[in-house]
Amino acid sequence: MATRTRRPERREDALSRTRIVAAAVELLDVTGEGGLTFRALAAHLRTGPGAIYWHVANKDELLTAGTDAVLAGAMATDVAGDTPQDAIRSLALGVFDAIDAHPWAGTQLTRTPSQPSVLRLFERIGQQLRALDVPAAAQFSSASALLNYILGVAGQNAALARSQEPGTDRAAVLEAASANLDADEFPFTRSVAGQLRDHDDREQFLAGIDLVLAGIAGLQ
Amino acid sequence: MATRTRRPERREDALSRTRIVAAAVELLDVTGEGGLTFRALAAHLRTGPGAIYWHVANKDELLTAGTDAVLAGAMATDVAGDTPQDAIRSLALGVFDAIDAHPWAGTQLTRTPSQPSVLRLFERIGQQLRALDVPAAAQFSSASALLNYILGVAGQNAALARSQEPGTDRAAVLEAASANLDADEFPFTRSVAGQLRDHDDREQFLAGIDLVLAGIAGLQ
DNA sequence: ACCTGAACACCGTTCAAGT
DNA sequence: ACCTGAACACCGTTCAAGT
Repeated sequence: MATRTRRPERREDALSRTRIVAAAVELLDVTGEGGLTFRALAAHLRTGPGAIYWHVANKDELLTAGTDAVLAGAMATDVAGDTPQDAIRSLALGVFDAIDAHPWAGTQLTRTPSQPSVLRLFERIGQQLRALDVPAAAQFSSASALLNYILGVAGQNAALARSQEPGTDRAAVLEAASANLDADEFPFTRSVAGQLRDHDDREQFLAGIDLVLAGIAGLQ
Repeated sequence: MATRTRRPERREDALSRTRIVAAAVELLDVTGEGGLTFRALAAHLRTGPGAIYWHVANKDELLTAGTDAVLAGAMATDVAGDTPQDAIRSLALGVFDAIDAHPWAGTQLTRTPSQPSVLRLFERIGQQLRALDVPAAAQFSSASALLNYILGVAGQNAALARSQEPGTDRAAVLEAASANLDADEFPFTRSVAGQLRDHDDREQFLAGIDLVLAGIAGLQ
């Protein structure tokens, strides 16, 4: 009879950091930011809350790891054949789409300083700016500007998702809200509200990226 | 004897929405985002937690009102004599400084959709873009881009403040962190980390605004 | 009308005890 | 080494009872 490995058989339902994080992401996606509690997560994993703490330090680590898992795809985007601008656009869109699918990750992205996914995004943006021959002295602030814009959108999308039932027509809600604004105090907002009807969040997001890229191009 | 007004004498320590919000701001400034609890606030106001609920619906309303109070100054900035670009710069700097002094407000700004201060900021930016003769079709996305950039910075500053003792040298901490990064995976971040030493957050923030403004100018 | 403070229904986290 | 689940120290919010 062949010798069996000494390592204990891995039961299907054995706990592990990976399984815990995956379950947390699932819970967050289904129940929203408020739905992730150690009790609910433990119930989902058919164990007690204490068991989770053997694999994960605390709730913040859970959220950080979940956000990282969700952004891994966007961060791995292959941009080898693209122009630097297109590479930045597709990185940014990858992040946008990931947040769109998992709005709670947008909150976490803007909440935790040096969230690993943010650092990796900054790095990837910076590499493209080098390829663009952005002057060395302007590389840092240019990468920061792009990053901050992306994080700002991520945060706003997360806030909007938090306040509305999934599947709500955001534009319609925003448009209705702006119709109630005082015309004297909010002339611009009201004048622009009509554009919400047939506006595409994703295109709008890209238009902002392009504005920053145009500014960067102007640096020579 | 002159008739006294029927309105009861306003005791110095009578509760009111204004006093509650002011106390909340004070508590947030001193103890940070985690320090605002209804019990602590009630103790500060020498009353019970229930009393606060007579004047304020819930914690979120308290945070929204506090953020609004803190940003009122920045929003009221007089920009009458400025060029549109300078007006946008000074509005943005006003927000930056307010968040710098009250980092918890940066979190709230990015957390609540249609936080009133955000709406007013969007409006004021938009009015300047009109003055700049930005094409009508581009006004909305241009104002959004500026707003999102500002909110992104606000969020990051709040996150950084949350993670550090007040008064910590942020640049030094970031620089130390980046020195620990793998050189092969983070060449850009490491190359740029040196600039952190003598970089000014405020200038860096403005550089980003200028990048977007340059992009907007390029729209014709 | 406004305030009081105990009570309710939760949290995140810890830890003795088990296997 | 890993899991269990009761217990601790909090929360936000409600509400009967007071003035």
